[in-house]
Amino acid sequence: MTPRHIDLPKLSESGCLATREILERIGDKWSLYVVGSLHTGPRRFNELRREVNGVSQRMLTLTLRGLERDGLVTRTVFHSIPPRVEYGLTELGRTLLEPVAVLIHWANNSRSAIEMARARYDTDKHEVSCSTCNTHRD
Amino acid sequence: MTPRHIDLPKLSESGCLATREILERIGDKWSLYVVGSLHTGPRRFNELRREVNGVSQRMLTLTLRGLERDGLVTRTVFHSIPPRVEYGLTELGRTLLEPVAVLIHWANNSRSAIEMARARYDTDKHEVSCSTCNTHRD
DNA sequence: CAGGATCCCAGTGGATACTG
DNA sequence: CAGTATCCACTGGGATCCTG
Repeated sequence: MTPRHIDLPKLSESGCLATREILERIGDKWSLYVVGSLHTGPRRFNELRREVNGVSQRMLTLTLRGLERDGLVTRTVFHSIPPRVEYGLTELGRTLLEPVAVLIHWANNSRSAIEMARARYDTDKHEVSCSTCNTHRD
Repeated sequence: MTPRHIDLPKLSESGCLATREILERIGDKWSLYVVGSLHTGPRRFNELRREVNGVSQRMLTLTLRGLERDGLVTRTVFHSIPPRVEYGLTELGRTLLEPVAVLIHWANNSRSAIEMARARYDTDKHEVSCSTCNTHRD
């Protein structure tokens, strides 16, 4: 487990910028929930609003617009009365599910470790540093 | 390519919450750059500051503290004069590189598609909707 | 039903100045 | 060198009200 050198293509240059754009796309407060909901099929606006617990109408709209603009989500309008709008994942949007799934696995596997680390950090005043100085602790 | 059903463990429940926490961890403005820099080995504070282009001292500090608190980064203090502090990835931090790498690949592969989608969205007033109404366009 | 328009607040992050 | 402290601007996001 944990090979020493992962293939990180140019994380420190342009690739990183691209990645941060992605993270800002799916890293905002709601995109992931929306994509998660859409994963199992298209939804109407208020369906999403109910499924994505806690989202405001404003943020749902903004989130969907953003995802639509980036070609991850389709928006289909039916000019019926009452109006009906359906949102669904595009091909591109579906490909996003793969990296997200990997991330979710990592999150689930690491959650306890992270929580423990946090607890330790908050308890131990992490003021230890090296005892003899000039020597690595570890 | 693009299998229809990805393994998305409970994206809509707790797994999603955990994932959002992760996204907030690495999805902030600098964490990914820092982890990316640290990927090739430990760094001193000002080394990081130089490598992570554009980061302010304040944000670098906050980012490193956060990563340290979550057990992703180690901080080793040498009480020499001048003071010397080295940051490096922990085991846990290294495991994060895997999902991040997947995400970076997706980002790089999808970037042009996303940019095209954006351009189209901004040009076409995306005011098309269905032409005959009540029928899916697709 | 689907959302646009407003108002407002809290948190994020930048700039600058100071310290051990 | 490696920070801490302060002040401030910007924006993400919630609440509320209004419209086609």
